[in-house]
Amino acid sequence: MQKVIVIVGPTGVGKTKMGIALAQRLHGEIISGDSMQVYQGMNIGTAKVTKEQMQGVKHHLIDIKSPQESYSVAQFQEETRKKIDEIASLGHLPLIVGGTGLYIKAALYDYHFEQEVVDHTFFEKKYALYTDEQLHQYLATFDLDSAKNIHCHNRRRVLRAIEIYEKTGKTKSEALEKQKHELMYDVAMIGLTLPRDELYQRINERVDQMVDDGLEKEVMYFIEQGYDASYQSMKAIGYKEWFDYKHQKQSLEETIALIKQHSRQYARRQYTWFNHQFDMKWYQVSLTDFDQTIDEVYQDLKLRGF
RNA sequence: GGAGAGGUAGCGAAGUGGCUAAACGCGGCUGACUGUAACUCAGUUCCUAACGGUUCGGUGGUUCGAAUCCGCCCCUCUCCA
Repeated sequence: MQKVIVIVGPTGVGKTKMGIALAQRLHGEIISGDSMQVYQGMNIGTAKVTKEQMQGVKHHLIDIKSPQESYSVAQFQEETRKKIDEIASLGHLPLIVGGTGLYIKAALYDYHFEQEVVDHTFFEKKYALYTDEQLHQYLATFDLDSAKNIHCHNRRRVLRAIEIYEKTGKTKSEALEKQKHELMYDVAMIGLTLPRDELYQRINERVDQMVDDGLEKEVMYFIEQGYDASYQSMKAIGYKEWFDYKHQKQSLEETIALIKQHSRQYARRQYTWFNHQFDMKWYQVSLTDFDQTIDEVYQDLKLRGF
């Protein structure tokens, strides 16, 4: 099986830095496992790697989409697998680095997505008059398992399950049953972590840094171009918070505080996902001596034959 | 100095005699997650493992019973001087 290194962790732990350091030592190339860094022009707010930071290490799946476009797990899965093959065929080692758990899991495991055009808005409109409970009951009539697994208030997921059935004729739970939940690669799953309070402090500082670096200007460009909060890209933390500021519903301080808060909450959710969805090894990051953390991870990888 | 308004859980805010350990929102914590995932959703949140204990600015009353009624005191805000 193809070897793949995967580096995950909450925002702000140092995944990017670790990825580059490992890629340099292992002759690797990096595939970004991030749902927002795919968007062109969204640089500061997504903490996208800069050319200088890359230090010559090749990066993939960054800046591949216009912020007008949508993006999905299925696309990520397809592109990532293709990239893994490409990188491997060059004799290089693929490293997936990012924080979007679902995307990374879908690429690594035997998830299967049908060739279909998804249109969420169509189904939202079609069932707009249904209450959450009615929708959920409707789902239960043909896919009881999914109905049991999805909370009735989680309208988005309920609608998607209905969409799957109405488009493919098969239920969501049937599709899931076909999978074996097996890894498709020889994966080294590396998790970077920090004590909660230290991580939160880093996140807060990083947001301040983003603002100093011109985050407001970056976002205002999009808003002035006519982007509104409904774009998938504009739902990113660090972007969505500026719409209320622009419309004078909140102050600059409030806006910045919100970005910090949302980032912290996101980090929390990331932990939940990684802890429960992946079988991974966590590495405590040393803030004073990151090189030591790099060495620790590197040595482990060596022992595992990477 | 005078006239009002108000002080409720981490914060905001309902409640105006028993059904109230106190609605709701936010935040915090925990969790779910297979085509929007930086999304969406759930649980929990005075102390206690529990029995139970202690709360609604403070204090003293009224009452079988008070966050809710009365007296005094402290503090905050608005207006007038």
